[in-house]
Amino acid sequence: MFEGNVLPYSFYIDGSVVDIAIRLLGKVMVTNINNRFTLSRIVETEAYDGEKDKACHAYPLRKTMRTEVMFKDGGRSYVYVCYGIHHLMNIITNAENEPHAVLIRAVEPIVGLEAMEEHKKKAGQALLTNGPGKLCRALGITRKHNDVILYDDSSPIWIGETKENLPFEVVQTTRIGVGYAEEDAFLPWRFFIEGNLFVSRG
DNA sequence: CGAGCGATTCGC
DNA sequence: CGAATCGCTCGG
Repeated sequence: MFEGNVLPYSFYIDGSVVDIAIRLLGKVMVTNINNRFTLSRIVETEAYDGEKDKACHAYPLRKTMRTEVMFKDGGRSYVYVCYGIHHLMNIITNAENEPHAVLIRAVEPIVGLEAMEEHKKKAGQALLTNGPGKLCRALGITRKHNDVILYDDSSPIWIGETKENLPFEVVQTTRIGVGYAEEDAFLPWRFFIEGNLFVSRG
């Protein structure tokens, strides 16, 4: 289907959640949902740290029904509903009982744009995936896809890397929509590919 | 139980 | 700039 391979379990375990958020840029997300195949490039991420980051749902190591998946070991999805309307997709990182996550804020469609439009029920061209809620809608990701294993290419969602890796510069800024996090709202934990047209407006 | 609040998006 | 809209958390 495409030249590339699934990222191994260790990709999600080694290094800090901030490191992994940066390394996820340029990787590809593959979905096979509702019999629709999509392939897209991750172009924008944010890191969340449940131990020391007030913006994280699991801060301070707060384990609830919703955050339970974050306490499992890395390489899984964490999907939750925001504002009662939008689904947001995260990638859990690091070891068990280290509730860290990377929010996928934007992707660049490569394969399956028609499927994305069908999922979204609205032909919006290039603006289908330039936001965390919009990309979940476009790919068909919902709460049902919480705790999906991402290092298995038979999963409905998995992450891989392609052979040809185009070079890019990483831009680092503060995160979007976390004003409630007091001083942690200023942590520079948002990353995106410089100049990419699919980055969210933020 | 129920009040309060969003890791957003879209339209006016 | 404000509404939409409901799952989740926490307090009573």
